[in-house]
Amino acid sequence: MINKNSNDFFEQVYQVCELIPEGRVTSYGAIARYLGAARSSRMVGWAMNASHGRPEVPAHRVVNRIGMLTGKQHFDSPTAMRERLESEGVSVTDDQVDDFSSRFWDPNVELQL
DNA sequence: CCGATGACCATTT
DNA sequence: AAAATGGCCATCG
Repeated sequence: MINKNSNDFFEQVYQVCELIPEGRVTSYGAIARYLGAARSSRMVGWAMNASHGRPEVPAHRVVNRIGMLTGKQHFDSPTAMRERLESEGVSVTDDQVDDFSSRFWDPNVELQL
C-alpha cells in the first residue's frame, strides 16, 4: 500500500494539511488545485484516508467545498472530527462548519503561490 | 490488464 | 433553484 509513487502525492497533501492554521478549514479541491491536480480532489480525500497514521496531518481541518464533515465517519469516532474542530475554535453545526466561507483557508491565496 | 470504488467538483437537465 | 449525472485521477482486487 505504501509505494514511493503514491507517497509523493500523499506527502504533498500532508504538507498542505499541516500548513492549515488552527481555527481554519480548507477543501479537498483547494488542496488538489494547489498541488496542480485540480481534477484530483478525490485523490486528496484518499490521501487523507491514508493519513490515519499521520497525527501531524489534521484531516479534521479538511472538509468538502461546502464545509461539510463528509469524512468524519473515517475518523476513530464519528464525532471525533467535530469535537476536534470545536476544540480548535471551529464551530460546527450539524456536521457543517459554521461560517465556513469566513473560516475557509485557501492555500493558493493564503500562501500566495 | 480490466473493473470497481472513493473523505469531490462542476455542469447539465 | 434543486436534483441527477459525468468526469477525473489514483489505488485495490
